[in-house]
Amino acid sequence: MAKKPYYITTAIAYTSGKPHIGNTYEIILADSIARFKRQQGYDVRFQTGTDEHGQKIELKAQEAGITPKEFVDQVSGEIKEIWDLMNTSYDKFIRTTDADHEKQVQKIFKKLYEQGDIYKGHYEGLYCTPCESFFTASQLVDGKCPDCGRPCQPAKEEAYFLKMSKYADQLIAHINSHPEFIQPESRKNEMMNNFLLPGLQDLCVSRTSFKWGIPVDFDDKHVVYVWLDALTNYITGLGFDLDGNSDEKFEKYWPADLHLIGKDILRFHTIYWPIMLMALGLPLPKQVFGHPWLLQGDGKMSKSKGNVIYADQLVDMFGVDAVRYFVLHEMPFENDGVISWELMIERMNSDLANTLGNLVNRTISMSNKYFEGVVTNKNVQEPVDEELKALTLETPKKVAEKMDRLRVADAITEIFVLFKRCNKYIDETMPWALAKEEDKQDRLQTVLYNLVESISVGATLLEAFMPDTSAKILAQLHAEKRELTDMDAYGKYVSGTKVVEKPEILFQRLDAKEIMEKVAVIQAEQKAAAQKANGMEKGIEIEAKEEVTYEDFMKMQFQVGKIIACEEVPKSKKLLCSKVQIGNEVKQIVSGIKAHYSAEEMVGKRVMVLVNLKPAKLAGVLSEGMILCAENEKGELAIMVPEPGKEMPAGAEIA
RNA sequence: GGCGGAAUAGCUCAGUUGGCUAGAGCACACGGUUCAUACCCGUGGUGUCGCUGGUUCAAAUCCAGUUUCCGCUACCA
Repeated sequence: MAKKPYYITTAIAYTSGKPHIGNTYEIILADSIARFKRQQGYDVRFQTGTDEHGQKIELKAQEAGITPKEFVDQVSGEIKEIWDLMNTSYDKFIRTTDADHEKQVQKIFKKLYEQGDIYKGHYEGLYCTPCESFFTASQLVDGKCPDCGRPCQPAKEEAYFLKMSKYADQLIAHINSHPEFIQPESRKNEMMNNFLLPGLQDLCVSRTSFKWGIPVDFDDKHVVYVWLDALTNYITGLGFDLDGNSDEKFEKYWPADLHLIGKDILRFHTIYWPIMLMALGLPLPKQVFGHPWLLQGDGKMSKSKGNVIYADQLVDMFGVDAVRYFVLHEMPFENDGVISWELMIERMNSDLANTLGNLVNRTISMSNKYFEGVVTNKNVQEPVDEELKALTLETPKKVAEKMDRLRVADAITEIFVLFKRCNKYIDETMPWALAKEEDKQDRLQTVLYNLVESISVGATLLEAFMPDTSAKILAQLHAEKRELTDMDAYGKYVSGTKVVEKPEILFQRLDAKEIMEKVAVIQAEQKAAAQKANGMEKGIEIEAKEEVTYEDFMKMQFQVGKIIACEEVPKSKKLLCSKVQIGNEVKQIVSGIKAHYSAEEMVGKRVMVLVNLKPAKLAGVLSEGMILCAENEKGELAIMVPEPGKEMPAGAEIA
């Protein structure tokens, strides 16, 4: 019987920079689904890739002094390396700069134009270059881009638009009759209420303001704008051809079973993409899942904070499968998940090292200790075994059920429930006690057999999520490769098999303190690099004071003062006493600056003064204000003066 | 402003259509055990289930109001 096809895709990653762990989550999630479907016997095609056009990339390349193509070659390569590092089993890595993709996009654009679904109009508004977005005047915040806060330029651009209204009703009907189409379901309402029901605006599908894109072949001022270019990767990657010469892969795998994407681009995948497909007369994907985000525990990830976590750093610290476990396990279905170093260390130690690693280790050790590693089913069963057996048989079904509903985190949890049950079983049966009794040897063999059988099942189920670990466990047990369908009965582990002599440690326990010290180093490096990139110098940090209100601030009066006389305060080590002209008055101010300034050099300086500070006596001398100074790490002082060249009169207010 | 969601143990979260003394994992404490990676197993919670009312024999669950947070979205200074 021919295997059923299953086509799963991730969004293609934008090649503007190295992806962090939040962006790497998606490919790992997709991989676990793809692997599980393969295990279930589907003929899986798993596609990912990179989205490589756009003005932002054009600019970045320019900054780097290389061509856009050189730039995207590099970044796309980096992304692919990370995907490979994470051991993801994609079948196709598409790039939107691939020649066959570009050719099809041009054909599609032309066809939609010819059939009237694309028309020429123009776009008017304020344009933010880095965001590549138009805004209306009212959308701007303080006259600046609402997304990035940078200035926008007025711009008018001729552009092609894709008509949305024509297919809107058809799409609404489809969404209503296919409740599984948009996942999670709460997102369906957002799409309906915000876009479909109020009426769709036509989508801009071309740009003239930059060149780095696929040219519109019948109008070379224009390049195809992002969505028509990016979304079509799902069919061009299968060898789709508009003229009917599509590859057999397209016939076999389209429509896709699942587009796995971030929740931020759900609108494009559930509205614009289906409408494009309708316009092309192609069937719609069966399901689109907008997954939540993986966030950093201590606030949003940002390079300047130094808290961006990259997959390769995590792999260095924990290993590939541990990282896969973290991201899959911490990600709930609907809400954003949180990841932090502390949390990962906790999971590593308690779930991976203690529960799983130690279980495999102790089981293999006992087999060797008591029976030279030979695991035999003597079939001396006791009632206590029933619960373990039942759970072992149930777990594959539970995992499959969770996976069907894309509850990947829950699926993994089910497997770990089984491992925990195995640990409990050891305590219940106490193999070390059985070992001491001559007549219990067969029972002991049976207990160990049951353990190995249950662990084999758990390890097999783990394959989709932690492929290396799964393989390692099965190898140590010398278990035969088994299919998911071979789990319908208990006891398929081949009796009489000899397990490995020395168990290998699967996950090493980590010392939280040690790891956090390493993390601090990484974060400091990252922060320094970000500052350098932003043209910042190495700054010093001081403890933040409580926030003050504008009124608090306005209570203080700052003015420019001119020092007309200055002398040392007798018997004091640090103090200078200055006569300062402020307006038409003279105040006497004592300052602790003798170590840095002499009385003579103070005379004639214009300084900034806090004028209404309550007078106080310092070393017996009255001081009626404060001269403002800056202080560095070494405690060296510099008097704050108005900008040289702009002579401010004594008394000028500072605010 | 509109639509939607969330608020439950120190932390992360489960709690199906109202019905058990409100649960799990982690952390913490104590006990047991020794095959094992100082591991595993067991026991331990006076949590106003955001707040206030209401419906009901019965409300974490339903209704109304309210506060805070979040998502999507629109717009006005």
